[in-house]
Amino acid sequence: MTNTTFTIGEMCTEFEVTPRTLRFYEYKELLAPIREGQKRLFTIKDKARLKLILRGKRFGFSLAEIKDLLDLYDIGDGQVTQLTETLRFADKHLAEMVAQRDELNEAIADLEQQMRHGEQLLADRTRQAS
Amino acid sequence: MTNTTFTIGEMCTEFEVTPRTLRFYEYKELLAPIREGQKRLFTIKDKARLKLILRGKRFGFSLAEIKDLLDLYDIGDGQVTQLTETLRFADKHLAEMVAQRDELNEAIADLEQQMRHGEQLLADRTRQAS
DNA sequence: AGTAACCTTGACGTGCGCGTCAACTTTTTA
DNA sequence: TAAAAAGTTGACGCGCACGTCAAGGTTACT
Repeated sequence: MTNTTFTIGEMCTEFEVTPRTLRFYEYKELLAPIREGQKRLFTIKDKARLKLILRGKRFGFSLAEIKDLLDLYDIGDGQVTQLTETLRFADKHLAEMVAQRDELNEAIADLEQQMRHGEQLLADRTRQAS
Repeated sequence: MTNTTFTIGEMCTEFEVTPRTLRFYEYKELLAPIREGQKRLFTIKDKARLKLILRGKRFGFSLAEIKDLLDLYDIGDGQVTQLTETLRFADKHLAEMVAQRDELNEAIADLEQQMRHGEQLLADRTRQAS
């Protein structure tokens, strides 16, 4: 039978985080692993959530923001009103991400241009030094 | 004659930061405003640098990383070896930014899909409630 | 000349995101 | 069965990026 739960150590090696980090995320209510006695058992859902957490971090979001966002991927059991509210929030967040991507594209273009300028300078100097 | 230098207050209102922040950036050597007696005078170059700093922050870079990056936009006075090294660093950083953009695009696609799912659920429930 | 507005340098405080012990229980391996 | 490995809960520590006073100096009006 295929492994359906994972220990904290397995999670740590897979995602390259420390146990402290996972316990901290649980304390902050971003993760909620099952308890078997004292031990934490992480499911495939926890993996998905952790993946989203780490991704959010790379984008510069705070854990508090990420906590809110995680609900967006857990739709299905709320009331209609709740669901509508969630979708509204998701849409707002989506707009932010699109804006960030656009700004990132600008930054990339800027840096590329700057590099072309640098390369030109380098070419000039190399020619002059010959 | 058009204003060529700016006070700390002018900078703060324009970029929506506090004086403390600007002094902190100077202490960390990300900015280097001119001194007229005790007072700081910021030039148009400082504005450009600050713009880059704030942009870097939005992308989740640390001030230390940003400090290194700022040099990329100040090319022109180094040795050939220095310039080559700078370009190498710029290229590495450019790759990171491209990677981040690609991942951001993935995240956007994921969230959009999730939202479509949510909207489908909402439609079903609304239909059922009628 | 007075007083408000704006500037300065310390220096301590704060929230976030964990790191790093200590002390202990449980599980696995030799 | 003894020892090593892996897990647990505190609790204090730390680096980052500033916030927030305090105490005082300059400049700008009135």
